[in-house]
Amino acid sequence: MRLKSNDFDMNCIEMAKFLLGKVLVRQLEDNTFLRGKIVETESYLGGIDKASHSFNGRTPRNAPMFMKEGTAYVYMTYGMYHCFNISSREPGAAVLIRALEPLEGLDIMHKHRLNKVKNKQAFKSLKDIDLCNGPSKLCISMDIHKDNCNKLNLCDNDLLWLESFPNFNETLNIVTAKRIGIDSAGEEWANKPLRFYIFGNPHVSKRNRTAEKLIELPTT
DNA sequence: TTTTAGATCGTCT
DNA sequence: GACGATCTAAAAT
Repeated sequence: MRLKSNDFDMNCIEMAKFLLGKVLVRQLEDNTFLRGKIVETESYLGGIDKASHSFNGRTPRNAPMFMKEGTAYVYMTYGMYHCFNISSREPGAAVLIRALEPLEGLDIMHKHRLNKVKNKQAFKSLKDIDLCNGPSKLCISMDIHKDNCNKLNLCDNDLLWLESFPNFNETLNIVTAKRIGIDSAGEEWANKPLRFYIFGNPHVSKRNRTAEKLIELPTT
């Protein structure tokens, strides 16, 4: 069941947890579908969050973080990768999608990943588990690029949207942790518990078993 | 197994 | 001009 506009009307932290267990769907030009279940997210708050791209106000790049909730914010990082976020209700806030559990179109995902890499021999042995277990890996697998997905509203286009499982109440054990790769933002904001993932799910990008602690259960 | 180095360019100062 | 919300390949342990 495809998520609608008012399903996204919530704040950034609520949304980061809400998105866990939802299915990201990408329809390609040849009408094939790629699907993956969201298993890891991070909140980037508006206004006060030093680690957020919106911390210094609105710019051309971060504009989608200020657009209607449910808008895709896709940006390039390190000159060669992309990250995919979904804006939430508050201006300047968005949820980074960090990992997916691949569900459909795995062969196409493999192809996308293989195309991007130099040493194709080594990648012949790429495992399914490594297709989408990172924010830029999932963008490569799903063909999410600044040029084709940035600023899309996930409720009114046929390239990228979200679905929930109908008649399926999965009990999710959610873990919180500090966000990844933002230490330069300073201790205070680098250490906030704004990363969320499904406890025990093997597709989470990077685990920290010793620090894993359940914070909420259950959720639908 | 863990650590380090390098790739590469749009964005903002 | 400096720097990444990262990933891979190579090197070190």
